[in-house]
Amino acid sequence: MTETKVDKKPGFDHTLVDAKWQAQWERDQTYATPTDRTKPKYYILDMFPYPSGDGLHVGHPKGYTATDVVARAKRMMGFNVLRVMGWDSFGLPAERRAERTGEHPSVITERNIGIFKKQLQRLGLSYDWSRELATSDPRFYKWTQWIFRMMFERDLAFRAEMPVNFCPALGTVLSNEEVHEGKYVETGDPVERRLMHQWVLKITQYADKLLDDLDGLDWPSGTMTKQRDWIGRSVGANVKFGVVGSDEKITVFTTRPDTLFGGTWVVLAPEHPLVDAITTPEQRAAVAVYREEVGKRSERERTMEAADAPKTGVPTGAFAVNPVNGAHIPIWIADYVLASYGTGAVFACPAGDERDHAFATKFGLPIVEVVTGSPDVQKEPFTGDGPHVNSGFLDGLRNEEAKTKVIAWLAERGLGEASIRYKLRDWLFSRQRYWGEPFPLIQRQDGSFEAVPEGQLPIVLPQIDEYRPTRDGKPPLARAEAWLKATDAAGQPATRETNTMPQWAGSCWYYLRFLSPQRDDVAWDPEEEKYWMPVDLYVGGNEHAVLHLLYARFWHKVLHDAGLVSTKEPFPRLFHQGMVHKTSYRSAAGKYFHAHEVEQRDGQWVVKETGEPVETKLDKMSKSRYNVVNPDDLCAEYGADAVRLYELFMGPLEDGVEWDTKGVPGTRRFLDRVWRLLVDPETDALSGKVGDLGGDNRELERTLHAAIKKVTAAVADLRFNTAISEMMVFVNVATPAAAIPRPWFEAFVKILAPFAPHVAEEIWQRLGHTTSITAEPWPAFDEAKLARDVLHIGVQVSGKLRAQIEVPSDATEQAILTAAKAADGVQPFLAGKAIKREIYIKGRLVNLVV
RNA sequence: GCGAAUGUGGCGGAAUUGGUAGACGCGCUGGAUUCAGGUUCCAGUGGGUAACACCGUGGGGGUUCGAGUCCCCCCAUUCGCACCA
Repeated sequence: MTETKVDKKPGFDHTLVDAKWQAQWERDQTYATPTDRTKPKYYILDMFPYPSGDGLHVGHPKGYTATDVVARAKRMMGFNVLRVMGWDSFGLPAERRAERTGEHPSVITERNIGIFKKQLQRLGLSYDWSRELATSDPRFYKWTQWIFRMMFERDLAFRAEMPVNFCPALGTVLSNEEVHEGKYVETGDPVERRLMHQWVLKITQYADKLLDDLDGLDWPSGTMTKQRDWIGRSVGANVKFGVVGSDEKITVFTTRPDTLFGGTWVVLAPEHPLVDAITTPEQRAAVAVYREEVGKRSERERTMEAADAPKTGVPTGAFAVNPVNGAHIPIWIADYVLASYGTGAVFACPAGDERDHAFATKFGLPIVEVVTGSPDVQKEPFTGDGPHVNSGFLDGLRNEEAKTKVIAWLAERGLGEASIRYKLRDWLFSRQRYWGEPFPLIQRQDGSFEAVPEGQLPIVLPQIDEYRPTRDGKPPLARAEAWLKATDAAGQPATRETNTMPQWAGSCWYYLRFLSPQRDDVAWDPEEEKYWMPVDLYVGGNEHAVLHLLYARFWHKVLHDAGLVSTKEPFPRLFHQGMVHKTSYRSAAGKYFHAHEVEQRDGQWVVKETGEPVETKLDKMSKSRYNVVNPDDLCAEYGADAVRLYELFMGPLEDGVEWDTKGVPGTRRFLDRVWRLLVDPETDALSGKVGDLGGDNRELERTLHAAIKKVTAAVADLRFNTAISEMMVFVNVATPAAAIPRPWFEAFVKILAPFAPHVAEEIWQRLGHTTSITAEPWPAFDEAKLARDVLHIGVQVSGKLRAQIEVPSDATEQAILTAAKAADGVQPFLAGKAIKREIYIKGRLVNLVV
């Protein structure tokens, strides 16, 4: 913006005020973390960002501003606040840029961090920057390696050859959590299954704790549900089916052992190891054809088709023996049974399972009702609870009793036992990338691995000339020939592990490093951990509902078992801020356009220059979509405080919104109105309106206390939009007032300060104070001051509003009813009718029923 | 297909949880200040009407003196999950 400043200033000069106070806070170390231990603590944490080359857009500060308001208010409320920021700075984008430009990823990362940090500081966020950290800093990842080493020593990390998700475009494997519908969730690149040697963390060992400990958390319920579903605990039984004419046994896993009497066939996954052994000669050809068909279709295709796909399968020709009734039932193979879950084999009870029912219908297999409750199990399966029938010793029992009884019955005979299964798989923890933490491991000559001694940490990333995998498919670190050479504990030559850790590693524990970021002798100080942990409020996007939040909980529980942290859970309270969207404009060819390049003609959006139609979509903000709004520009034009206020004023914090820059002048106007209550814009001197007079303005006092109450509650509940409204109401009442008592105005400035710290400091100073408003105690509200002198009562006749009356707040019910009946708008509707009922809702309305 | 959430003026959103729908802001209209634009201030702003009436919280039913709020049935949008036995 080059336009000249208007001569008459309507309010304060944000350029001067923002710079002045940001400099002063830095000089005074206003936001340094307190070291005394006399006050209660409050650890408030933002999910730290990956410092991308795009820089910050207005979506980022939404959550950061919210936590900043809470942090500032909590300081004023007498808490020691830990408020910190860091960088999740290992990751793919920097590495890919390095591949293109040859620049080292650390250089790229450092530059991006500089940009991000400057942008955050421009907003006046009250971070203790002396605790800044970056996961790609050796001083940090030394301890990531240290924790991994501990996990390795505790047998929680192992190397295995297993089918893994391999992404050819990235040249690396990925975890289950990073793959959705056969694609990498970040980039959409296709992923395939490959058998590879990889490092795995035993997260499944913690499945129960990760599930059970969700119960005490104050988290969004949707996120807890996602974690529960991801862990996917199923309680059931393993049941052994004999094979007719063979010694082989087929073990199936089922959650419904009570329906065993309705089991009319058995299905093996096509990959099941017993298939070859049991298939009869007549069926061999058909089975071979089917298995080949299935093998051709990728995992992705198989999962994409999902539940409503038509069922396929072929019989093996062999028969199984149903253990509960000795019935001989056919054994099929079908791809709706997954080799990777349970035992890779199921028994089918079509009367009680939709998939089995669909299969039975398609292949004409028998359906036997075992649980009563459905009108016709031949047509519809019944999955609910009910008395059992056709079930021998289970007849008459309901589901749960039947399950217990049949499991006991099977166990007595060695035919089965209770079993619990999880959907959660162990965490594939190695990546074939350069820009990540090297594993603190060396491989001995015999192929086994040992951890490097603690004293040798960190294992620093070597410099290499190219960041791609080697020609023979080894990870990039294999290029560092000198670095590879190591010596094992026995003094023999050994080789360093060349995989690196996934990006999630650093974020699994960064919240602990913030406690003692300067210490190089420990990961964190145990005394600091005892004081500050757990994180009292954790705020970030819900895109991490499973990945980061599950991984971090897992590491935390491992650390807890190792006696290194004092709490079972790291984040007892979690809040997701909603995403900020912006319309994007894309042509049929896939090219994006800036908003100023398009216009609407006859209801159709087109490119101004060419008239080419474009598709509009409410989209994530990103540079590649040309829909980014930069907070720096807004701060320059309206000041940081107006931007902060608007971020929170847009709507509820948890909701997604479309960014609309037109709203920012509104919050700026509000701040100017606050400013003018104190300062005469003509002279820049105090206007004298704030002073000793005006104490008889009950309405002004009431709105002040209403605002204090609302803002105080907002800090607890993270509901800022209505709190800002309430402050606006105060200013709307104060503006026409002839005088404002100084204590009232000061209380107001204090509750405004967390939202608009720069202008609040400036006002505070002009009020004659010499210390920062950030150290002022939080004002209290008086419930008695919230009462109105005059009540406005709505008067309804038979439920329809007809009039409004004003009565003194101490009026009796009798007096109010009399006034209501006499009210102008009411009379015509009462004329000639008898009042059947009179309802009075205290202080709100009267309803006269005729 | 299953599950969850959401649906209120031209727009973002309020509504003390069954009690005066539309707080606050944006936008818009009119007026004052101003040479003018901008700024600021005042008034207005759900639809409708000259004014009433009347109609209004996605649609349709219901409970109630009274429903945005509770119940039932639809519709739409968004987000998850997707053969997990």
